[in-house]
Amino acid sequence: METTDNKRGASRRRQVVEAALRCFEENGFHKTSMAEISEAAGMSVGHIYHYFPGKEALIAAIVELHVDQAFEHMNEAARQKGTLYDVLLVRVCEHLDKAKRIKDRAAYFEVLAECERNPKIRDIIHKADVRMMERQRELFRELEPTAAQLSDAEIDARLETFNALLLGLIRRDLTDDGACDELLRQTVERVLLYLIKG
Amino acid sequence: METTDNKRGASRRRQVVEAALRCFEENGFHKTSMAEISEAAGMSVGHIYHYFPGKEALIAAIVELHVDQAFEHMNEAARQKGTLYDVLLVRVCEHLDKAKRIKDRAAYFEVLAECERNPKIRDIIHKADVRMMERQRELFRELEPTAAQLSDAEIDARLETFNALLLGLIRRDLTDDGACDELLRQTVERVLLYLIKG
Amino acid sequence: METTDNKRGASRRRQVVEAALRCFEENGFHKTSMAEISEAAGMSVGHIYHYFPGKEALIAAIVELHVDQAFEHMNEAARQKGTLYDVLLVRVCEHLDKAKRIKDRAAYFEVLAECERNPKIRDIIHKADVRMMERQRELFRELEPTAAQLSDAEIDARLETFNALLLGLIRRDLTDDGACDELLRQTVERVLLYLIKG
Amino acid sequence: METTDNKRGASRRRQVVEAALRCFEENGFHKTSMAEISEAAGMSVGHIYHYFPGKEALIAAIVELHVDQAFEHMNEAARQKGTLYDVLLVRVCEHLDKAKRIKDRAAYFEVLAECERNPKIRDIIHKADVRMMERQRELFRELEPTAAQLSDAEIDARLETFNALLLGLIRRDLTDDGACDELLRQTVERVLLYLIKG
DNA sequence: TATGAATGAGCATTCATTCAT
DNA sequence: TATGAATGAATGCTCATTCAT
Repeated sequence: METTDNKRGASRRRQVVEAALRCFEENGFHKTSMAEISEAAGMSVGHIYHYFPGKEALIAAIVELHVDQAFEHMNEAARQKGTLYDVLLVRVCEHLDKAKRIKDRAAYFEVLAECERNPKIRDIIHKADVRMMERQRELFRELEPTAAQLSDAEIDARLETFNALLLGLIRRDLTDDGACDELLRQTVERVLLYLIKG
Repeated sequence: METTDNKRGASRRRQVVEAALRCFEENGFHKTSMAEISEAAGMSVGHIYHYFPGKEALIAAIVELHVDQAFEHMNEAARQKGTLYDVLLVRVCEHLDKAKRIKDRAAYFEVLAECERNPKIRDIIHKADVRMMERQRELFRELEPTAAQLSDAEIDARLETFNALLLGLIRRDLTDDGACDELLRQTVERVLLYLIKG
Repeated sequence: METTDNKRGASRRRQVVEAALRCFEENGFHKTSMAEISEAAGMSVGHIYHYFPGKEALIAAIVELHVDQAFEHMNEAARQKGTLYDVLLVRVCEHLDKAKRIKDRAAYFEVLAECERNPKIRDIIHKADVRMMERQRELFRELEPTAAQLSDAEIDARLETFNALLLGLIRRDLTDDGACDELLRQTVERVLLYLIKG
Repeated sequence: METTDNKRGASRRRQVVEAALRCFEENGFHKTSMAEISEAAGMSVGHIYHYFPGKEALIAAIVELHVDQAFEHMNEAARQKGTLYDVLLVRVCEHLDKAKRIKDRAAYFEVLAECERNPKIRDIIHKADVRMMERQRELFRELEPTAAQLSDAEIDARLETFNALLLGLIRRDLTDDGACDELLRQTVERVLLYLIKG
């Protein structure tokens, strides 16, 4: 009974989160009403409040979805057991791809904007940042032979620089020019190599 | 007298823009009402509409203020007639400073989020991007001796990488740890040098 | 229970329409605010929007109420199985009565004014006109023996003339003079007879 | 001096009234703002208030324009020294023409709607009605030989019927069908003759 | 668990009118 | 005579949230 209920509950929750995700991507947090989400989820407005205390909680759930995915993707890349460069390159590619989809860009910056105003979102993002940085540091030490000579602080500085670059790539002014794109990718890869090898 | 009137009008407009800026920084675009702006500007709600066709125009005015400032700051740095490194370093410092002020961070990402949903804002940002990139390319060729061997595309790729890094620095997870800050700054500076000199 | 809900919904809708009708009659479309209607309906402003997409829809609903009533009244008269003259005379009496009540006159002309500017209202009125004319033509052929010798176009011209006269009677300058009223009524009746019999 | 000023003033007043007329015809009373009128008149908003105490006064001025024109047109027709039928037929033609121009129809019904709510407008219309009826009665007695046997009340009843028919013709459902139009015109003319000759 | 009716504060915007110049 | 800056109440409409069923 309880198990069934929990399962059903979890599925219903997911249903709502996914509907919210779709709506938010389409129109942004602020222009999406609970009514729209309820329609997209095929669930009454009131019932959404059974699962989530409010709109903000929906935003939080989606932000967590995002950061969990990012973490998971990196871990997956790490599981392939390549070099550190290989692992981080996956993230570069992901970001360059995201930069091409307007919905992804919009969602990204909306989350960051929200994060600055909304303590709950900030908290989620902050924790995700810490977790991500720790995992990246681990990977640095595990996978990069030259890491032995580096302090944690030194590694962190390099990773922070890398992560900053990643984020910034999202908002690149998009050109359809493939050559230009390719050149940018090469430059970023060289910087990545430079950051890893010093 | 036309001059007087123009002056008065311009001053009133500035009054509104500045009030809006303060409100937006405090609470963000979406949570700032025209009533709040009118109060902050010491002007009736209706009269704001005498100078601006709507809230969106206020956002646009402020975004233009921001991008103009960024451009101007870079030009100022260029006027000091140092190396390209010196000029671009100024921007790094500015961004690392901005990263420390929550209002600046928030404003930054709110603008970027708005830019993805709102064509008018997108247009402003896009034009500013083009202008900025062109000026940076000029400076690269003017100030950097090694530029002679580089194609425009190559220079653009490096500058785009630099600009991406800059933007990403804004959202760095802030630590009060000065040492950490210093290390990051050094790392970024080394990347900057690497991007300039290849 | 669907039936219950539908009933409740329909009843709430009626409640709003009736409140709107009262307000509009009292002050006209343009000087009636949604807040007033909401108060008159004993329902929150927001909830009115649950049932009607906007103020215009309220106007439309009321216009439809009016035209349906007019059609129904004529049909009722027709059911009494008198002559065509009897049936149309009922409409004359109704209009002369309406002409005496300021609210009815005002509502009448407000609808017609709205109809010229507002395509949705125009559409309703136009459809009602067509329906009414067709029904009148039917009745003409059914009830009036001399109709056999007349073309549809001829009948339509007479009915249009009759309907124009009807409408015009609404705005007669009202005198309390019963004699005058009686004389007018007789004159109109003679014209009606002339229109029917040629 | 004074004459000049008066002339100038009258011309300015006319300028405003004409601008208002254009705006009202285009968008109706309620959707025309003083700002629009001021622009159309090439005069500042504030200055309009120098000549007219408010928007309502502009409406009144325009209503007076309309009723004066109608009266003048009828007098003009009377000056041609034809039969009563000829004189009144001119009005029929005018109304059938008006019925074809949406702006005229709209203006007509807007005035009538306003008339029911607004005592000042009502007063203007009422006085115009009285004046018109008296003039028509005069013409009836002057031009129609058979009038001698009729009481004033009888004549009034016929004229009122005629005027009602006229008004009603304005809102006829417009068809582009010329034949239909022609048939209607004939029917109305027959009714007119019937009303004159009894 | 599920519905959707109901609330009412909040919002951007409009506009007739006033008034200092 | 002429301007247009300035007001601020009013309007139609939205929406997160609650609650009776």
